Amino acid sequence: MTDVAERLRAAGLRATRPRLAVTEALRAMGGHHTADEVHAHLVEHGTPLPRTSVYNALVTLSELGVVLRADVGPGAAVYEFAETWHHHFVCRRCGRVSDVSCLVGAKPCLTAGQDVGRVDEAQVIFRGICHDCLRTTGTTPGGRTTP
Amino acid sequence: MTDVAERLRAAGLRATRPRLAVTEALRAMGGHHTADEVHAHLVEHGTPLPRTSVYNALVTLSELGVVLRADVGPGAAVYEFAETWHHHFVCRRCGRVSDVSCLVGAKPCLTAGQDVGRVDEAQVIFRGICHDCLRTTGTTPGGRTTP
DNA sequence: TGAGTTATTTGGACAATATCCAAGTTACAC
DNA sequence: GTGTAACTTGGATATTGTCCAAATAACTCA
Repeated sequence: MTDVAERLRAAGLRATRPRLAVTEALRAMGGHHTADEVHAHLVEHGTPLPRTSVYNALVTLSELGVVLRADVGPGAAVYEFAETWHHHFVCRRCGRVSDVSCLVGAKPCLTAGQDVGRVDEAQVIFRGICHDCLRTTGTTPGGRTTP
Repeated sequence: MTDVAERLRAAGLRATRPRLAVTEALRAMGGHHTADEVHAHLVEHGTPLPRTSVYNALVTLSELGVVLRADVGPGAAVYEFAETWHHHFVCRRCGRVSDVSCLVGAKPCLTAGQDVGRVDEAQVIFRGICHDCLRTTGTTPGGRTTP
C-alpha cells in the first residue's frame, strides 16, 4: 500500500484514494477478478467508488505493473494483485482461471523470434480442461470465475 | 471454401451460408478483424448477414480451427483466416496486431510446466511498440518500467 | 429427385463491458 | 498555506457479446 503509493509517485503519478483502494481490494480478495467484482467488493466494504473510477484505477495500475491483467477471452478481463510475472490457464468448460508460474518470472520471458519492434511483455494463455472438469465429465458448462 | 465445407461436415456440422460467407470474408480481407468489421465487409459486398449470425459463425469456425481468435485485450476480439497456428504482437501505442510465427506451428506449442489439467492450446500475446511507432516517437506513456 | 428431420439461422431485445466528457475535487510542490 | 495540474466523479453513451423462439435450409435416405 505505502509501497504502491511510492511506486506511483516514482512514476510521476499521484497516490489517490481510488488507486490505493483498488489495489487493497485486489490484495484482500486474492485471485482473479473482474472490474465489477472489484467494484462490488469495495461497495460491500465501505469504500464505494464509481465504477468508472475502478476502471481508471485498474488501467493505471496495470500499466504500472502493480496489478496484472489477463485477457482470457470474450467477456470481462480479469485482474489480480501481482507479486511476480506469471501466466494463466483457462478452463474451457468452467471458465476458471488459474496461475501458471513463469520460469523466468520477469517480463518479457519470451522473445518473438522475429523483428516486430520492441517487445516488453509476453503473456501466455493456456487453454484446456481443468482437473475438476475432467473428473466431473459431461455437465456444468456455464461456470463463472470462482471467488 | 469447398475445403472448409468438407471440414465442417467431417466434424458433423453443416456447411451453411453464414459459415462459408464469414470464412470467405476473412480470407478476402486478410489480416486481423473484429466481428463487426467482418459484418461490415459482408454488407458492403452484397452478402449481408445479421450480426448474430456473424458471431455464431465465428465461434463455430474458431472451435473448428478454420479461423483463429486472438484475445488482444479489452475491446473486440480479432479473428483471421488461419493456415497455421501462430502468435500475435500488439502495439501498445497504435493497437496494430501482427503475426508472430510459432516455431512449433501446432497446438499446444508450450506446456504449462505444472499440472493444471489437460492443456490443448497455448496462445502468446507479445506487447510492445511496433517499428512504425518507434520511428515516430511521441511522448513516452508514463510509468512503464523499462526492461 | 423429393420429402422428412433437425441443425442452424434470423432478428429483436437485452445484458455486459468499457469509454467519453466536463465539472468538481484533491494530491502534491513550493 | 496556497496554487495548479492531475485526477476523480457521475451520467450518458458507445461497444461488444448473448439469449430466445420462430422460420429456414442443409443434409439424409428412400
